[in-house]
Amino acid sequence: MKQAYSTINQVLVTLFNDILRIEERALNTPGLSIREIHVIEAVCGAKDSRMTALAGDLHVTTGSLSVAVTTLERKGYLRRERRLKDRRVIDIRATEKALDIQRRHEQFHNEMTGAVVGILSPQELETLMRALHSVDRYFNNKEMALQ
Amino acid sequence: MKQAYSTINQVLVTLFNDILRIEERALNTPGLSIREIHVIEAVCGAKDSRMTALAGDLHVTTGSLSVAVTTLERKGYLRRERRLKDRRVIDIRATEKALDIQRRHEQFHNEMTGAVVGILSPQELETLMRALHSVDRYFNNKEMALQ
DNA sequence: CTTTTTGCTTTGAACATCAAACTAGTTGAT
DNA sequence: ATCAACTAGTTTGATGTTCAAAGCAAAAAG
Repeated sequence: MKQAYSTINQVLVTLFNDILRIEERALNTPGLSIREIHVIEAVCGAKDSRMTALAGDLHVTTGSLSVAVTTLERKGYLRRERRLKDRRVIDIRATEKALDIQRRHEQFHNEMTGAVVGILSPQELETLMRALHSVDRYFNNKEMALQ
Repeated sequence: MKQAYSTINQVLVTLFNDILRIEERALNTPGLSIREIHVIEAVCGAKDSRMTALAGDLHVTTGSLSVAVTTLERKGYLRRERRLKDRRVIDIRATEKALDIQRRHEQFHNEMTGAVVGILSPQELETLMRALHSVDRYFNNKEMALQ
Protein backbone atom coordinates (compact mmCIF):
# COMPACT_ATOMS: atom_id res chain seq x y z
CA MET A 1 0.00 0.00 0.00
CA LYS A 2 2.80 2.33 1.00
CA GLN A 3 4.55 1.04 -2.05
CA ALA A 4 1.56 1.84 -4.19
CA TYR A 5 1.74 5.45 -3.15
CA SER A 6 5.35 5.86 -3.98
CA THR A 7 5.13 4.00 -7.28
CA ILE A 8 2.20 6.04 -8.47
CA ASN A 9 3.76 9.21 -7.20
CA GLN A 10 6.98 8.44 -8.95
CA VAL A 11 5.08 7.87 -12.15
CA LEU A 12 3.29 11.14 -11.79
CA VAL A 13 6.54 12.95 -11.11
CA THR A 14 9.02 11.47 -13.52
CA LEU A 15 7.75 8.89 -15.93
CA PHE A 16 5.34 11.17 -17.71
CA ASN A 17 8.02 13.73 -18.34
CA ASP A 18 10.40 11.09 -19.55
CA ILE A 19 8.02 9.59 -22.06
CA LEU A 20 7.89 12.62 -24.30
CA ARG A 21 11.64 12.83 -24.36
CA ILE A 22 12.22 9.17 -25.03
CA GLU A 23 9.51 9.10 -27.64
CA GLU A 24 11.19 11.94 -29.44
CA ARG A 25 14.54 10.21 -29.44
CA ALA A 26 13.15 6.77 -30.25
CA LEU A 27 11.20 8.06 -33.20
CA ASN A 28 14.21 10.01 -34.36
CA THR A 29 12.55 11.71 -37.29
CA PRO A 30 15.01 14.30 -38.48
CA GLY A 31 13.35 17.55 -39.34
CA LEU A 32 10.26 16.85 -37.23
CA SER A 33 9.86 17.78 -33.58
CA ILE A 34 7.69 15.73 -31.24
CA ARG A 35 5.12 18.53 -31.33
CA GLU A 36 4.93 18.31 -35.05
CA ILE A 37 4.56 14.56 -34.86
CA HIS A 38 1.68 15.00 -32.49
CA VAL A 39 0.02 17.37 -34.90
CA ILE A 40 0.40 14.81 -37.65
CA GLU A 41 -0.99 12.13 -35.39
CA ALA A 42 -3.97 14.28 -34.50
CA VAL A 43 -4.66 14.97 -38.16
CA CYS A 44 -4.43 11.28 -39.05
CA GLY A 45 -6.72 10.19 -36.26
CA ALA A 46 -9.17 13.05 -36.32
CA LYS A 47 -12.86 12.58 -36.90
CA ASP A 48 -13.31 16.25 -37.60
CA SER A 49 -10.31 17.69 -39.41
CA ARG A 50 -11.01 21.40 -39.42
CA MET A 51 -8.66 23.77 -37.62
CA THR A 52 -10.83 24.47 -34.60
CA ALA A 53 -11.49 20.81 -33.92
CA LEU A 54 -7.84 19.86 -34.23
CA ALA A 55 -6.74 22.74 -32.04
CA GLY A 56 -9.21 21.52 -29.43
CA ASP A 57 -7.88 17.97 -29.65
CA LEU A 58 -4.35 19.22 -29.22
CA HIS A 59 -5.24 21.76 -26.54
CA VAL A 60 -3.62 24.65 -28.33
CA THR A 61 -5.08 27.81 -29.82
CA THR A 62 -5.98 27.89 -33.48
CA GLY A 63 -3.28 30.50 -33.85
CA SER A 64 -0.59 28.10 -32.67
CA LEU A 65 -1.96 25.34 -34.82
CA SER A 66 -2.12 27.60 -37.84
CA VAL A 67 1.61 28.29 -37.53
CA ALA A 68 2.37 24.60 -37.10
CA VAL A 69 0.23 23.59 -40.07
CA THR A 70 1.94 26.18 -42.24
CA THR A 71 5.38 24.74 -41.57
CA LEU A 72 4.14 21.15 -41.90
CA GLU A 73 2.55 22.11 -45.18
CA ARG A 74 5.82 23.61 -46.34
CA LYS A 75 7.60 20.40 -45.30
CA GLY A 76 5.11 18.34 -47.29
CA TYR A 77 3.26 16.51 -44.53
CA LEU A 78 -0.10 18.29 -44.60
CA ARG A 79 -2.31 20.19 -46.96
CA ARG A 80 -5.11 22.64 -46.42
CA GLU A 81 -8.42 22.08 -48.11
CA ARG A 82 -11.11 24.74 -48.19
CA ARG A 83 -14.68 23.52 -47.82
CA LEU A 84 -17.06 24.36 -50.61
CA LYS A 85 -20.15 24.36 -48.45
CA ASP A 86 -18.70 26.77 -45.93
CA ARG A 87 -15.72 28.57 -47.31
CA ARG A 88 -14.51 29.70 -43.89
CA VAL A 89 -13.67 26.16 -42.89
CA ILE A 90 -10.28 24.62 -43.65
CA ASP A 91 -9.82 20.87 -43.47
CA ILE A 92 -6.32 19.63 -42.80
CA ARG A 93 -5.32 16.54 -44.72
CA ALA A 94 -2.35 14.23 -44.24
CA THR A 95 -0.14 13.44 -47.21
CA GLU A 96 1.30 9.99 -47.84
CA LYS A 97 4.51 11.22 -46.22
CA ALA A 98 2.55 12.00 -43.06
CA LEU A 99 0.90 8.59 -43.07
CA ASP A 100 4.34 6.99 -43.09
CA ILE A 101 5.29 8.91 -39.98
CA GLN A 102 2.03 8.00 -38.37
CA ARG A 103 2.57 4.32 -38.96
CA ARG A 104 6.01 4.51 -37.35
CA HIS A 105 4.61 6.37 -34.40
CA GLU A 106 1.85 3.85 -34.01
CA GLN A 107 4.38 1.07 -34.02
CA PHE A 108 6.27 2.74 -31.20
CA HIS A 109 3.09 2.90 -29.15
CA ASN A 110 2.27 -0.70 -29.90
CA GLU A 111 5.68 -1.74 -28.68
CA MET A 112 5.17 0.22 -25.50
CA THR A 113 1.75 -1.28 -24.99
CA GLY A 114 3.13 -4.70 -25.72
CA ALA A 115 5.55 -4.30 -22.85
CA VAL A 116 2.60 -3.93 -20.52
CA VAL A 117 0.34 -6.52 -22.05
CA GLY A 118 3.13 -9.06 -22.13
CA ILE A 119 3.57 -9.28 -18.37
CA LEU A 120 -0.09 -9.60 -17.46
CA SER A 121 -2.52 -12.49 -17.58
CA PRO A 122 -5.77 -11.96 -19.47
CA GLN A 123 -7.53 -11.54 -16.17
CA GLU A 124 -5.05 -9.00 -14.92
CA LEU A 125 -5.36 -7.22 -18.19
CA GLU A 126 -9.03 -6.84 -17.59
CA THR A 127 -8.33 -5.48 -14.13
CA LEU A 128 -5.82 -3.05 -15.52
CA MET A 129 -8.31 -1.79 -18.04
CA ARG A 130 -10.87 -1.15 -15.35
CA ALA A 131 -8.24 0.66 -13.31
CA LEU A 132 -7.15 2.80 -16.21
CA HIS A 133 -10.70 3.71 -17.04
CA SER A 134 -11.23 4.84 -13.47
CA VAL A 135 -8.08 6.92 -13.52
CA ASP A 136 -9.00 8.39 -16.86
CA ARG A 137 -12.43 9.32 -15.59
CA TYR A 138 -10.88 10.90 -12.54
CA PHE A 139 -8.59 13.09 -14.57
CA ASN A 140 -11.29 14.09 -16.99
CA ASN A 141 -13.40 15.25 -14.08
CA LYS A 142 -10.42 17.04 -12.60
CA GLU A 143 -9.90 18.82 -15.85
CA MET A 144 -13.55 19.82 -15.99
CA ALA A 145 -13.31 21.20 -12.48
CA LEU A 146 -10.45 23.44 -13.49
CA GLN A 147 -12.20 25.04 -16.45
CA MET B 1 -7.54 -8.54 -26.00
CA LYS B 2 -7.82 -6.24 -28.95
CA GLN B 3 -9.69 -3.90 -26.70
CA ALA B 4 -6.95 -4.07 -24.09
CA TYR B 5 -4.37 -2.91 -26.56
CA SER B 6 -6.31 0.04 -27.72
CA THR B 7 -7.43 1.08 -24.25
CA ILE B 8 -3.94 0.91 -22.87
CA ASN B 9 -2.57 2.66 -25.88
CA GLN B 10 -5.15 5.37 -25.67
CA VAL B 11 -4.39 5.93 -22.02
CA LEU B 12 -0.68 5.98 -22.62
CA VAL B 13 -1.16 8.49 -25.41
CA THR B 14 -3.64 10.88 -23.87
CA LEU B 15 -3.62 10.47 -20.11
CA PHE B 16 0.04 11.29 -19.81
CA ASN B 17 -0.33 14.51 -21.72
CA ASP B 18 -3.45 15.40 -19.78
CA ILE B 19 -1.75 15.02 -16.45
CA LEU B 20 1.03 17.43 -17.33
CA ARG B 21 -1.53 19.97 -18.40
CA ILE B 22 -3.65 19.50 -15.32
CA GLU B 23 -0.63 19.78 -13.11
CA GLU B 24 0.33 23.02 -14.73
CA ARG B 25 -3.11 24.49 -14.31
CA ALA B 26 -3.72 23.15 -10.82
CA LEU B 27 -0.42 24.42 -9.49
CA ASN B 28 -0.91 27.77 -11.10
CA THR B 29 1.89 29.63 -9.36
CA PRO B 30 1.81 33.11 -10.84
CA GLY B 31 5.21 34.19 -12.02
CA LEU B 32 6.53 30.65 -12.29
CA SER B 33 6.25 28.43 -15.35
CA ILE B 34 5.99 24.67 -15.04
CA ARG B 35 9.57 24.41 -16.25
CA GLU B 36 10.75 26.68 -13.49
CA ILE B 37 8.83 24.65 -10.96
CA HIS B 38 10.54 21.55 -12.20
CA VAL B 39 13.91 23.20 -11.78
CA ILE B 40 13.01 24.12 -8.21
CA GLU B 41 11.84 20.59 -7.57
CA ALA B 42 15.05 19.16 -8.94
CA VAL B 43 17.13 21.47 -6.77
CA CYS B 44 15.14 20.56 -3.67
CA GLY B 45 15.41 16.85 -4.26
CA ALA B 46 18.94 16.71 -5.62
CA LYS B 47 21.69 14.67 -4.04
CA ASP B 48 24.33 16.50 -6.01
CA SER B 49 23.43 20.13 -6.47
CA ARG B 50 26.05 21.38 -8.88
CA MET B 51 25.05 22.64 -12.30
CA THR B 52 26.17 19.65 -14.32
CA ALA B 53 24.39 17.17 -12.08
CA LEU B 54 21.15 19.16 -12.06
CA ALA B 55 21.28 19.64 -15.80
CA GLY B 56 21.64 15.88 -16.13
CA ASP B 57 18.68 15.24 -13.83
CA LEU B 58 16.58 17.64 -15.84
CA HIS B 59 17.87 16.44 -19.19
CA VAL B 60 18.83 19.89 -20.40
CA THR B 61 22.19 21.40 -21.23
CA THR B 62 24.05 23.36 -18.59
CA GLY B 63 23.57 26.37 -20.81
CA SER B 64 19.79 26.12 -20.59
CA LEU B 65 19.95 25.51 -16.87
CA SER B 66 22.27 28.43 -16.36
CA VAL B 67 19.73 30.75 -17.93
CA ALA B 68 16.92 29.28 -15.82
CA VAL B 69 18.91 29.54 -12.61
CA THR B 70 19.75 33.16 -13.32
CA THR B 71 16.10 34.12 -13.59
CA LEU B 72 15.10 32.01 -10.58
CA GLU B 73 17.89 33.66 -8.64
CA ARG B 74 16.60 37.07 -9.66
CA LYS B 75 13.10 36.00 -8.56
CA GLY B 76 14.46 34.91 -5.20
CA TYR B 77 13.98 31.14 -5.40
CA LEU B 78 17.56 29.96 -5.78
CA ARG B 79 21.07 31.06 -4.95
CA ARG B 80 24.45 30.13 -6.38
CA GLU B 81 27.19 28.99 -4.06
CA ARG B 82 30.78 28.62 -5.21
CA ARG B 83 32.69 25.65 -3.80
CA LEU B 84 35.89 26.42 -1.94
CA LYS B 85 37.60 23.14 -2.73
CA ASP B 86 37.02 23.44 -6.44
CA ARG B 87 36.17 26.96 -7.41
CA ARG B 88 34.84 25.94 -10.81
CA VAL B 89 31.88 24.20 -9.22
CA ILE B 90 28.66 26.05 -8.41
CA ASP B 91 26.12 24.53 -6.05
CA ILE B 92 22.53 25.64 -6.47
CA ARG B 93 20.59 26.12 -3.25
CA ALA B 94 16.88 26.55 -2.67
CA THR B 95 15.68 29.50 -0.64
CA GLU B 96 12.83 29.26 1.86
CA LYS B 97 10.57 30.64 -0.86
CA ALA B 98 11.50 27.73 -3.09
CA LEU B 99 10.86 25.23 -0.32
CA ASP B 100 7.34 26.62 0.04
CA ILE B 101 6.70 25.97 -3.63
CA GLN B 102 8.16 22.52 -3.33
CA ARG B 103 5.88 21.65 -0.42
CA ARG B 104 2.84 22.79 -2.36
CA HIS B 105 3.90 20.78 -5.36
CA GLU B 106 4.46 17.72 -3.23
CA GLN B 107 1.05 18.14 -1.65
CA PHE B 108 -0.56 18.31 -5.04
CA HIS B 109 1.11 15.07 -6.01
CA ASN B 110 0.02 13.43 -2.81
CA GLU B 111 -3.55 14.50 -3.38
CA MET B 112 -3.53 13.22 -6.91
CA THR B 113 -1.94 9.96 -5.84
CA GLY B 114 -4.39 9.61 -3.01
CA ALA B 115 -7.27 10.09 -5.38
CA VAL B 116 -5.99 7.39 -7.69
CA VAL B 117 -5.35 4.98 -4.83
CA GLY B 118 -8.74 5.78 -3.37
CA ILE B 119 -10.76 4.93 -6.45
CA LEU B 120 -9.14 1.54 -7.05
CA SER B 121 -9.66 -1.78 -5.37
CA PRO B 122 -6.58 -3.41 -3.79
CA GLN B 123 -6.48 -5.86 -6.66
CA GLU B 124 -6.70 -3.17 -9.28
CA LEU B 125 -4.00 -1.26 -7.47
CA GLU B 126 -1.68 -4.21 -7.50
CA THR B 127 -2.15 -4.83 -11.19
CA LEU B 128 -1.79 -1.17 -12.01
CA MET B 129 1.47 -1.02 -10.12
CA ARG B 130 2.89 -3.99 -11.93
CA ALA B 131 1.88 -2.46 -15.22
CA LEU B 132 3.47 0.86 -14.32
CA HIS B 133 6.65 -0.85 -13.26
CA SER B 134 6.69 -2.57 -16.57
CA VAL B 135 6.28 0.69 -18.44
CA ASP B 136 9.01 2.20 -16.34
CA ARG B 137 11.33 -0.70 -17.06
CA TYR B 138 10.49 -0.51 -20.71
CA PHE B 139 11.42 3.14 -20.86
CA ASN B 140 14.57 2.74 -18.85
CA ASN B 141 15.73 0.06 -21.26
CA LYS B 142 14.68 2.14 -24.19
CA GLU B 143 16.60 5.09 -22.85
CA MET B 144 19.69 2.96 -22.29
CA ALA B 145 19.46 1.61 -25.81
CA LEU B 146 19.37 5.11 -27.19
CA GLN B 147 22.47 6.37 -25.42
C1' DC C 1 -28.56 45.25 -46.23
C1' DT C 2 -26.15 45.91 -41.93
C1' DT C 3 -24.47 43.78 -37.92
C1' DT C 4 -22.81 40.01 -35.49
C1' DT C 5 -20.72 35.82 -35.27
C1' DT C 6 -17.63 32.34 -36.82
C1' DG C 7 -13.29 30.23 -38.67
C1' DC C 8 -8.88 30.99 -39.59
C1' DT C 9 -4.39 33.68 -40.09
C1' DT C 10 -1.01 37.04 -38.81
C1' DT C 11 1.78 39.39 -35.64
C1' DG C 12 4.41 40.61 -31.52
C1' DA C 13 6.00 39.15 -27.23
C1' DA C 14 7.59 35.74 -23.89
C1' DC C 15 9.99 31.59 -23.01
C1' DA C 16 12.73 27.33 -23.53
C1' DT C 17 16.20 25.23 -25.66
C1' DC C 18 20.48 24.15 -28.02
C1' DA C 19 25.11 24.48 -30.04
C1' DA C 20 29.08 26.91 -30.07
C1' DA C 21 32.14 30.25 -28.36
C1' DC C 22 33.99 31.93 -24.18
C1' DT C 23 35.97 32.45 -19.21
C1' DA C 24 38.00 30.68 -15.31
C1' DG C 25 39.89 27.04 -12.53
C1' DT C 26 42.21 22.36 -12.23
C1' DT C 27 44.98 18.48 -13.62
C1' DG C 28 48.58 16.07 -15.93
C1' DA C 29 52.80 15.53 -18.58
C1' DT C 30 57.14 16.66 -19.02
C1' DA D 1 57.34 24.72 -12.38
C1' DT D 2 55.30 25.27 -16.70
C1' DC D 3 52.02 24.88 -20.18
C1' DA D 4 48.72 22.12 -22.62
C1' DA D 5 44.55 19.74 -22.08
C1' DC D 6 40.55 19.27 -19.68
C1' DT D 7 36.46 20.52 -16.86
C1' DA D 8 32.64 23.59 -14.89
C1' DG D 9 29.85 27.01 -15.84
C1' DT D 10 28.20 31.24 -18.56
C1' DT D 11 27.00 33.89 -22.62
C1' DT D 12 25.20 34.44 -27.08
C1' DG D 13 22.60 33.83 -31.39
C1' DA D 14 19.33 31.09 -33.56
C1' DT D 15 15.19 28.29 -33.62
C1' DG D 16 10.78 26.61 -32.07
C1' DT D 17 6.47 26.89 -29.33
C1' DT D 18 3.00 29.22 -27.43
C1' DC D 19 -0.42 32.78 -26.56
C1' DA D 20 -3.28 36.97 -26.88
C1' DA D 21 -4.89 40.31 -29.69
C1' DA D 22 -5.85 42.25 -33.99
C1' DG D 23 -7.17 41.36 -38.69
C1' DC D 24 -9.78 39.31 -42.58
C1' DA D 25 -13.16 36.93 -44.99
C1' DA D 26 -17.38 34.24 -45.12
C1' DA D 27 -21.84 33.05 -43.13
C1' DA D 28 -25.84 33.86 -40.21
C1' DA D 29 -29.01 36.83 -37.88
C1' DG D 30 -31.51 40.78 -37.50
